[in-house]
Amino acid sequence: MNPVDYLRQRGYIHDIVDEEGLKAEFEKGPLTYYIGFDPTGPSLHAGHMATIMLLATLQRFGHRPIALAGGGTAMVGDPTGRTSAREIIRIEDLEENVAGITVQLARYLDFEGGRFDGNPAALLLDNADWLLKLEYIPFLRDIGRHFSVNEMLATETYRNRLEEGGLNFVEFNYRLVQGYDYLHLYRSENCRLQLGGSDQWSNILGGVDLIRRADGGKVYAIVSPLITTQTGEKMGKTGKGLRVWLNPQMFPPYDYYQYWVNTDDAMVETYLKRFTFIRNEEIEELTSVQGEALRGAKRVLAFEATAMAHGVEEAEKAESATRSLFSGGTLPSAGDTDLPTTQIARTEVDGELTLADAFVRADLAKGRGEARRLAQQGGLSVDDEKVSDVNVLFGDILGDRNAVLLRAGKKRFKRVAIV
RNA sequence: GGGUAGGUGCCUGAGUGGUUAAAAGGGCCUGGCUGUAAACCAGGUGCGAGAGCUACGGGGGUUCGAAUCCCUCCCUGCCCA
Repeated sequence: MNPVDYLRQRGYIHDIVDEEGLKAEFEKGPLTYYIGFDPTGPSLHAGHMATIMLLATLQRFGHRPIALAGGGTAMVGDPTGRTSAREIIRIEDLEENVAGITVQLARYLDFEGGRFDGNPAALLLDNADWLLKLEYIPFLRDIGRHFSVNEMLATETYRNRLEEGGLNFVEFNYRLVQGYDYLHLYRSENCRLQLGGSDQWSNILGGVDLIRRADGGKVYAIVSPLITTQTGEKMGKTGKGLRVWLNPQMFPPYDYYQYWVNTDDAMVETYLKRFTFIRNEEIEELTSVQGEALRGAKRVLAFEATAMAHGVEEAEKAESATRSLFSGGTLPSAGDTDLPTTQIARTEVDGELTLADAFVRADLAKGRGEARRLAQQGGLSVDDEKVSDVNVLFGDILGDRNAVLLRAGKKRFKRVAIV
């Protein structure tokens, strides 16, 4: 199957430059393609999964991915979809971020080569390596002259920024710099395809045009539909606005599983297609049901997504913890060590530690005030027993137990173990 | 460089000397209904057990009392150059 057809079936294609031409290129043999990553965070997050899947998918078809960390472009700042300028990020932070992201990408991409039947090895590059060396006047002369200010001002991104807010010159240059990346990769790696989210369409076309104008080269581009939640948010954040990080230290695998299992009904099929490698027929079968039965499909989605990000073992743990916590019948057991756990020292329990403190320590309340409020609203329980007063000593509640299950609201749990 | 309008809580945005921990909406949280979904309904939403403390760009001042008045610095939009 031609990769383009597969991507279409899976709903990855929103816009494409010369579909037939690209199909023909894929037939000829390994094609080098790239996607840029914005390394402004310390870890990749669920919002990045869309692009990661694109990279991973095409590599499984035997093509050669370049994951491009935007260490240089991050210093310029992409104005796309923003109404105000980005904060300037420190160079040291950027370097650290790039290093962390590299490790994560290795889970999805094969940097050695050959894992999928003779595929080429993936490449990770950082555009800071060439962008920082650019000289201003030669850049203006060789690259700048290919960009029309009129055209740029007409694009949605810049128009928006001109209308509401402001645009400084650094950001105005973002398109040139990103276009230059593509040109650089075209020249140095014979990279012929760039992918990204649909919000990047005009930026990516800037690169395609630049390559044609500067070198007379013919290159391609695909952007995939931006996935937004039911409420119009971009993916990759929890309701609270917390990032769904891929780093297990920053966002536990159990919570990662929960993030996916809580997918909106309407999005389950889209997610299965875009975020797993499950076969089409199987997806069809999973999503052919209505109502509550759809939860089965969500569990598959959550399992696959978690297994990909954190390994099968972690996915299994998350799944079994979920089962014991949500599947009514059996009472979740505080003895189940697979549950996310907070440890509290015996000596503290013997001291003045209150129940409110325990909830705070377990990260289930921001402060004692919040714990009290939650209790008043009937949202707190200890081993499935509602608590109304949190100003009592934790030790008294505990009795002779050395582990309890604290619960805040219906969905948030923490096992607390006394050590 | 000149002129002008601004900078308020997670966000939008009221408020121009005390009754303002700061209207309203959104978001978020809890409860209800459910299917750990969506929609809907109710309550909550700075910290603190409390006295109280901290908050309206930064700093300084006037006043019994300031987000509100004055000075100064920083930042942003718009117009002119």
